[in-house]
Amino acid sequence: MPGPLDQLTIETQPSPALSATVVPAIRKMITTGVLAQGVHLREAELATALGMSRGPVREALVELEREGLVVLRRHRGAQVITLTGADAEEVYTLRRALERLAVERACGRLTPDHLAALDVVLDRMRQLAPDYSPELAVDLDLEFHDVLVDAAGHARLERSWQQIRSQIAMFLHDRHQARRDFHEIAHPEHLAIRDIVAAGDVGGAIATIDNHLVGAFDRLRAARTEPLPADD
Amino acid sequence: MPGPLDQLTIETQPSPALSATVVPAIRKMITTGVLAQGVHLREAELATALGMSRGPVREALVELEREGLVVLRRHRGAQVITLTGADAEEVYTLRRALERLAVERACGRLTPDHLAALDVVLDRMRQLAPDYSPELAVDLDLEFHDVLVDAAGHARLERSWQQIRSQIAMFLHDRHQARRDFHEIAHPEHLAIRDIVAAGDVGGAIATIDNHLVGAFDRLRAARTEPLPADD
DNA sequence: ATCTCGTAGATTGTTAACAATTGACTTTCG
DNA sequence: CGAAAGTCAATTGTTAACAATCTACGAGAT
Repeated sequence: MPGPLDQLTIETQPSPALSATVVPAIRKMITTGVLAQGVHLREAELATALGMSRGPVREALVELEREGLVVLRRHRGAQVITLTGADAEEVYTLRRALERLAVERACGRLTPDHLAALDVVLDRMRQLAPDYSPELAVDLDLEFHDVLVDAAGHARLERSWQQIRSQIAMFLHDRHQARRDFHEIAHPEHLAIRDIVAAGDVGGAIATIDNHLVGAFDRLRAARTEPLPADD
Repeated sequence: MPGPLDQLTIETQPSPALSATVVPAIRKMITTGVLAQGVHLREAELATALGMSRGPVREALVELEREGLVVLRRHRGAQVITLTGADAEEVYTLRRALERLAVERACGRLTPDHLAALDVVLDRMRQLAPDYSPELAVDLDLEFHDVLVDAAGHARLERSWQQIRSQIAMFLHDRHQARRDFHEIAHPEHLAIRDIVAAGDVGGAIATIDNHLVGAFDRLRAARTEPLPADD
């Protein structure tokens, strides 16, 4: 039963997060381009910079490899991934397969909380200033799809989604830096997805998300400049 | 250019595999039931048993968690996963989404080598003795689908497949131990998949793999006995 | 001058010891 | 006798040193 001490999470941090605290930090640096593609990451260097030992850094790099942000080669260390057009094609075909499943399930399981979360994101999209930062646009875009995946109630789908999510962030970052047409395209399309999922129309929802993702990939390809092969 | 020394891989082992050599070992013990569901795995115990330190064992457990074979809880160590009917539903809905994409792409990319590999597996299925071991049946079944995934030429799809492959093995193990109807059902269905993929009929291939997986899930559910909650 | 081979430096893979946290047992009080 | 708090052993998280491996640079031969 609820008591007066329920809000005392100040002192007892739920779990003094293991050194996977560094994963979000490095991830952000990669997805926002602070760490350029192809850059070589040295364990010792990162460890001293983050004020910890090589052990946790090592585990963090394994996690980042799982997300496809770095490649690990034996005795050669970690390197920030260099994404090509072929990679974009892979990510978006897999993304289509996963999100089709997501909305299919979300149609029958969407709770009021999920719907409210979608509306909050949509509202923040609507209020976005014309000269929005790419980072914010990427965050909002992904947050919307996060809610859809969460609404599917499918732990393994969620994990597969996490596996390409960061790479999608990298592509979107490039795309929104090249063209600021979030209001004209992304917002109305996301709104349409919300409406048809909320209506529970499974077939329509799948078709809508499919169309959204195909279009997203096309715009991506149009905005994309192939990165030069990194020398380090 | 090709030379006479190309086959000298005897001495120069491509890469003295890191201690992820233990991952297959532990994986096999879990999928075949040697390590029962719910069993608690202690790092130090495994390390001494395998003749190495805790470091590599720790990394191996992270990898096994990625495959969904164990659950890792902070300060509580690793535990062999306990698969329920809900888990089977998750695995098979995700599997459908992934394999639909796999055959869709495989239809246009199937090389003679892939086709030959499929035929080898199918032939071994055909020659399977009536009292085959569940382990062998599971291996053949998965190997067939491995080829399909490989033929798709999609690295990220491959990774997502690896993520549920071992769990599928656990389900199949139970199923083939309960009923030995590989010849009546699995072999002809796999043969049908091979034929329609080889014919390049995308729509038909998707429908066939879909039907195969829905049926597989139904048979799984019929054969499955819910495991009792493990006390350790 | 170019190619090959050997050496050196740097970097990762592995090990073993130390610190922090958890869960269970014992003890104590109502 | 039951419940709550304190203590302790077991286990994981982290650190730092050691060993194995790879890349790069430079000397020597062709």
